[in-house]
Amino acid sequence: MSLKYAVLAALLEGEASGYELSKVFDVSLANFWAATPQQLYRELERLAGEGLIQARVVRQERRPDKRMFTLTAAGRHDLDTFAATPPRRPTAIRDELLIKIQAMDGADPEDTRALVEEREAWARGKLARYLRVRERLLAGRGEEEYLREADRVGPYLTLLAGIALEEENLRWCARVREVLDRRAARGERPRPPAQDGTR
Amino acid sequence: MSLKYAVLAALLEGEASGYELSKVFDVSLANFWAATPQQLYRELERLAGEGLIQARVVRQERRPDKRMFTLTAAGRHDLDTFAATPPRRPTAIRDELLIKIQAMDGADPEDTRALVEEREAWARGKLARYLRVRERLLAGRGEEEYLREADRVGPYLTLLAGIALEEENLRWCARVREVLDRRAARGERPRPPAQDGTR
DNA sequence: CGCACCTACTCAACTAGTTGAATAAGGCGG
DNA sequence: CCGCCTTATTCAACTAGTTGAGTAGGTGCG
Repeated sequence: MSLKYAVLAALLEGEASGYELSKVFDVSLANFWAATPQQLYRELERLAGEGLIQARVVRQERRPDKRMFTLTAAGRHDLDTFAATPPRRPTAIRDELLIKIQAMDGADPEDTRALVEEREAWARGKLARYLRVRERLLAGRGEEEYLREADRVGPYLTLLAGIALEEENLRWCARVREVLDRRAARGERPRPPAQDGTR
Repeated sequence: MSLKYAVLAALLEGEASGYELSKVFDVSLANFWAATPQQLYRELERLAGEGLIQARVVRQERRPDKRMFTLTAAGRHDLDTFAATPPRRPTAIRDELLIKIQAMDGADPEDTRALVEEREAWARGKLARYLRVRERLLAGRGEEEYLREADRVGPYLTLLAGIALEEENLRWCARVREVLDRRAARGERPRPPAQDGTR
């Protein structure tokens, strides 16, 4: 049900093809609503059927044809109504890593550490991408200036949420590594190392 | 697939009924893996079939009977293996509010503000619950002491992630309200208020 | 020159998640 | 004492999300 509005909201940025949307849902939108390409193509079909978006086929020379989609007035109106009403379901997070951390005390700490480092690298990458998107949005203006004057601030505010999330993620990963280190130091020498030269 | 391990991980805390798990999944686990009671009952059935958990019926006097579930050795082993292998799918977040914020520029700012305040109240409630759970876990010990000495630190680390998430959420909500205020102040007087006393 | 990757989709089959209601007994408030 | 809440679960029907393969031409790399 909400994928529908995620798609409509994505089309606020302008005309896009299914393929382009699948890229957008991979970078910025994935931040708060994940969707696979299949889901998007299906949803676009549905929305076009409902008259909330309009399709036009663009013939291309050395590429397959593509269908570009635009919001209709009906679609924009539906989206505006959606934007003004309270969410009917709470935020859902599905994070496998946290299940693994919850159960980590039965696993090899070295394995756990590797998982955390992987997540850390991933978060760093995402954060870097978000920061680049932000620079592009600001286009040299200061944040306060932008927030006062820009036509649309929604996308910037969701971007801030994404940035904060990934920064928090990195801090948390660092903390977990610290704990892992400290416990490794404790556990790896059941007897303290010899101080008297006998070995 | 991962609900399976979320359930097994929840059973690390000890024997529980489906009903009890549905409560747990509402408070702490919901933080990183949401599940409805229906999903849990179905999953418990499946896991019992696979021999990863064991059921025992507890007859009760003034309540319906319940089935209490415990991890089997096979279940614990399966979970340990899971905990040591990298996640196969990335974290997915589904947050309707962020779609609404993304599209907020077409809606009444007063409506948007109400949504943000609702989220803020919810985050405050969740944070308070997390902090109480944390006090119970620490049981008077300091954090460092706990992290060095406790048998299991996984649940504490996921709790920290939840706490950080909700704190971040609150900061973000405050920021959004600020922006809303500033733009309302700008937009609500297309002409500046009279300074000359004529009114 | 062959292989992998990119654009741009579609189809089919499957698995996971959601919703609503039903059952059944006791407790609690007005 | 009526109706709603809580405990504790099951059933059935539905919607949403995932996976894998297929099509088809083009680009880039060694």
